[in-house]
Amino acid sequence: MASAKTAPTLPSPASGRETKTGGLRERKKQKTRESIQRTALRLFGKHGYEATTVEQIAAAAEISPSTFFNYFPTKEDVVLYDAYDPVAIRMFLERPKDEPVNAGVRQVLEGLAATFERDEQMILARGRLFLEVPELRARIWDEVERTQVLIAKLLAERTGRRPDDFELRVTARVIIGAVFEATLEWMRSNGRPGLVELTNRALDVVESGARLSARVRKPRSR
Amino acid sequence: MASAKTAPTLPSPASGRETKTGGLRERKKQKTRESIQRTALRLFGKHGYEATTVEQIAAAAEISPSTFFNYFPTKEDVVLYDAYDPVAIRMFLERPKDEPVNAGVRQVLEGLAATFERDEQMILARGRLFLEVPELRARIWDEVERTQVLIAKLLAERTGRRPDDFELRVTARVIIGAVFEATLEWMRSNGRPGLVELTNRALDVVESGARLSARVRKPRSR
DNA sequence: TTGATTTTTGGAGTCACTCCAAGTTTACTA
DNA sequence: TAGTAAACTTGGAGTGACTCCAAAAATCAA
Repeated sequence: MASAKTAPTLPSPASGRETKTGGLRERKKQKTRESIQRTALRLFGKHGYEATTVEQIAAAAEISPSTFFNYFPTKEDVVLYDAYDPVAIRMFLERPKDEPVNAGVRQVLEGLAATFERDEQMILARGRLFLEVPELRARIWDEVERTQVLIAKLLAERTGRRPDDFELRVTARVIIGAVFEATLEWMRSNGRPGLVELTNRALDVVESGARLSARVRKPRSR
Repeated sequence: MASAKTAPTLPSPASGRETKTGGLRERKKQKTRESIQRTALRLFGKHGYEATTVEQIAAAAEISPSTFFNYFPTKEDVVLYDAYDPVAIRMFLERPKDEPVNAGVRQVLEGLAATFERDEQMILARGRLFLEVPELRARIWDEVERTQVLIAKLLAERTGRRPDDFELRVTARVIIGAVFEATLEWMRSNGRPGLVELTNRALDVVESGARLSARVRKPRSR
């Protein structure tokens, strides 16, 4: 997940001088950004999100408050910023054109989970922050919305419908809904049933027309 | 839709003296609240949400800024507050226990649309505000979440599963997803295809397992 | 009327965030 | 290698939402 108003966040190739991806400036900025985020997350973990002021973060990261806002448009964005975001998007767009979208989603999640692994704990911790802090929770909306647009685009490609077709949008919404609920469950249960398994189960529900059968004792632990 | 932290918003029967629903005090409070909301919405419509300060609203409503915050915990809540909310919830909970949840949703929406009618324009206007102002859009999340819990409760009753059953929650999420997308479309297209029709079409998609068929020319206008 | 209970209000303060001008650093060019 | 333009950092002076609190005003019950 990344910010909504990311204007100053990403390298802007539209500037005067050509912005080299590997340029000293860019690398330094990236390092600064990550340093700020690390510092902030550390403080949030220690004192709580609300209790930590931007001023404190800036001080701990050894920059001025002004600079903080140069890197992140809002305090929320420090948490929102996610390096995995572009990775997931790329994976998703690169799926074979003749593969059903649902299947694609399953594959991407699988690939993503593998990539995660190392950072799993950090990701779960961040996730918990999201669920706990109302201010952050609110931001999820726009994130989900963005993912829906992505899925809608793929669906449009594969069905030949227009991306703003109502039935298509509903389909996209239903799919992210399922994926999202899986992610939620994953975070709530602290990563115990793997993200891949949960996503697959969620998509199974969708594909069965959300016709929930009665009286199935919940498999308590496995 | 109503506020998340509605503490001071609803009559609190847990107070010292018994809170009579028809008491002068209560009626007066209700009137004040509605007056504030009307004033605020008028100003938002005229000058925009961001450009309107709480101070201005208070002045126009002839109360002090302090009092504003007595009635609405945040500026956002003035928009969020919705008198129809409890109505919809009651309708939903009073559906026959042997009716499938999806069918119930269709019925409720039908009933609700009839109730709306008179205020349709006002509701659409408020809806547009929601879609336009990021701050408000963010709040939708918690609203949807609440509705999901409601649906999950009904599903649990009807299937005998536990309300925190994963498959059940996914089902609930998928259903509100569809309903929500219908509402969205309704607002975007300014109420033209009726809310009932859109909801029905959305639920059809869900029940068909979100298996979108290819190449259907979108019925442009009808 | 009196006393208890609410409600309203003003004031002082915190914090996120904006705007801007001045100073500093970096990267390219001559 | 010096010079310069662009990019970056910083401080300062706001603005506006929101909190806390104590005093004043309105309401109600007896």
